[in-house]
Amino acid sequence: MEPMDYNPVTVFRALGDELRLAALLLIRDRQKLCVCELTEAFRVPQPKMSRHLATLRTAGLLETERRGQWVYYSLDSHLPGWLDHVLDETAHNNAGLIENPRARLQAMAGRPSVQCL
Amino acid sequence: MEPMDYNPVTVFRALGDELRLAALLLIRDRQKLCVCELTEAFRVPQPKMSRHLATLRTAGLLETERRGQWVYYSLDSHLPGWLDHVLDETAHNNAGLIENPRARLQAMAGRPSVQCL
DNA sequence: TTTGAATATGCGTAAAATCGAATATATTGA
DNA sequence: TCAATATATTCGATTTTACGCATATTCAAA
Repeated sequence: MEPMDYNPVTVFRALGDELRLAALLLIRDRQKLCVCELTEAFRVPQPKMSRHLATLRTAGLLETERRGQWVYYSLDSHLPGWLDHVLDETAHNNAGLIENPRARLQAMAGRPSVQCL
Repeated sequence: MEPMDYNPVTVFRALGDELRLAALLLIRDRQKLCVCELTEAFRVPQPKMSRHLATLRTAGLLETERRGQWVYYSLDSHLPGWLDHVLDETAHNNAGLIENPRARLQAMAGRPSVQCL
């Protein structure tokens, strides 16, 4: 949307937090997730999740799409290639970060994604 | 030296600072640099440079080698492949970060590297 | 138009990172 | 052994981040 500069410092600072990094990787793995799914997957208070997602979005890593009452987060579609590669490498070599949250997501009942997408 | 875990969060947090990221990329570009060269290249107080280098070393990104009164910093020789790729991508797409420091380094008189290496 | 669910934000506080200045440590050479 | 240079560390103050909690906002369904 707005002109994004992908300042590497801003990007790395955004990745330098366990919840933010894991959330980003889980979203990358699942393509699209709404806040309530992430809140449950990571067992954190909703405001906390929202705030960290905002940080990732502001850094240019995530974009959002509103569907009814839900807001879906996905990887920004204009990510420069080098950042895409960085996330690839990071994801492939740190799969453990999202193992548990991923399992909780699978086990989650009444997921909006299942119905809407 | 010590068993290093290369926790991606620790690594990204270390990269999430302009001086640290630029210093790391300059060291990567020049192979080996001592603290006084970096201090001059970035025009920062020596204690500040030392502290930031310590952060990078603690994160497992840099290793040190003492030569006489100088301490040389270089990329850690045991960097896992994925991190190597991450630094590659970052370096190639953010060359601007080290342009000026690199020029100042070239212009620096009496560099210990020139004599010792 | 009221209710409830999903999401975002404001605010005060706590924790963490950073800094400058001073000082400690290590090494060299006189 | 003493002086000088290079590097690391301590300390207190300041700034930045992150948090919990309350609340605002948005949308859907009744």
